Amino acid sequence: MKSVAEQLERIRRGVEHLVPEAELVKKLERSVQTGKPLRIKYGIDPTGSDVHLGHTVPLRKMRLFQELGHQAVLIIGNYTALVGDPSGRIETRPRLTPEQVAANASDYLRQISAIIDIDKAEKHYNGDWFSRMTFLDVMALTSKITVQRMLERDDFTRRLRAEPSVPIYLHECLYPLMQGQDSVEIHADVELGGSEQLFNLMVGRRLQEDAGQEPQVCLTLPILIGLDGEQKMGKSLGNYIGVREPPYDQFAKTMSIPDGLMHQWFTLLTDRSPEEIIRLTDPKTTHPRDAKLTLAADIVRFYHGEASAQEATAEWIKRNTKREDPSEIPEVAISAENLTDGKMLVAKLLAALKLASSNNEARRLIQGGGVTIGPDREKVADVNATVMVTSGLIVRVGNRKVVRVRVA
RNA sequence: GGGCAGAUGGCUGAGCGGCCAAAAGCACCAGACUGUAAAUCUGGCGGACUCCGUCCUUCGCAGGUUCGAAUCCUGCUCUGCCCA
Repeated sequence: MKSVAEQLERIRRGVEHLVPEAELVKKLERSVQTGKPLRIKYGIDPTGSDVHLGHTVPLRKMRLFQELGHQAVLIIGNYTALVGDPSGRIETRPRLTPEQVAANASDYLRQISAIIDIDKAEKHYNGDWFSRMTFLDVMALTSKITVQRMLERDDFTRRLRAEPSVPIYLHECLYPLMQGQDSVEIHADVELGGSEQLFNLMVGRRLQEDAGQEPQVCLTLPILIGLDGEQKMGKSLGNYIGVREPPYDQFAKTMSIPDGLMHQWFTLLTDRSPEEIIRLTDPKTTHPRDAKLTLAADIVRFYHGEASAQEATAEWIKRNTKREDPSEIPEVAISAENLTDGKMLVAKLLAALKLASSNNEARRLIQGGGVTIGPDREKVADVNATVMVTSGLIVRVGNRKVVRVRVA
């Protein structure tokens, strides 16, 4: 096991809050002395979504702890999922059946196995203990925290102050307690989470102390900003990169992030040293495009390997710098019934190829000058233009969407 | 339990009973520029068609009043605020 100082340095990298750091030092010292690994807790939510890079930030920290010889403990929040969390509230989340939760959880674990060593991690379903609690137990739990403290939370305060205020459901106040109870149940030494989790993590400390345990250290990581460069990466915002996405998609999406975001992404998503990151993100020493190529390749390499990273880089340069068509153009079938004398209205062709969502949309794209056809990229200028449609015809909308027609 | 206010297109948010497919901003799409970054500028942004026009479906849900309703009335659902 590595020295305390060395561990601490690596643990600190990129973290937002580490409270209290002194306690972590103490725990690490004891761990080094006794050879007993620390128990590192991380909670996951089996609602069944794609794992994206935002999720990987705390997971990468977990990976580090594993490398340092500590014990990963994953809490699968199946009980929460069964109850159904309305916090999004726009669409009432469907209640999940136990089977769905189990399926989601295993799917989730499969996805994050790209980041941490799943086999060496302990896995616990929090329904194991919550399903056994009586109402009296719940009362006892809720009596450990005051309404005032609960309302201290940023997001609750914001929801109260908003005009008109956004509802806060009572059971939402229970989640921090549930999460805290998880820490008690598994005797966590450290809990990881995004920075918005700090409050919940702190509740865990309180409950552990109350249960006579040594309280956990709370370690939060910054929220990863999404592709738009402004909001947190999230599925609902559509500004994310999924860990299961194909190499080229991951690559191209990374290339589209604002320059200013590179520093954060390098720090939170790669293992590059702080010095190197400074060099890469300083336009005086590195062309921003080259830095971004490096970043994109780093990300693809992590999930798909070196060969894929190189291929994706080459493909991206081919398509964007050289502005050539992709190496592999998706083929879409068109029924011959759509043709009259082998011809078809370009606008209808676009809609049929799903390059436009409707005929009107297709007409607009043509009017906007975004449609080109054939190897010479001939621009379609007339909204009512027709083309001879034969298999192999190439149709483009903008520079990104390219399709090869197959007449069937 | 009582009183008041509100529910509009992906989001925010305007909408005198007719001129509203519904202002504006954001987001998004296409074009110019470029490093397919950002910023900026231009056009677009419910659907269909014989597409500078015609028709169809939209403003929480269900009815109603009107020649005519997103705009008025009734009931319902949901939410906020205040009082208890």
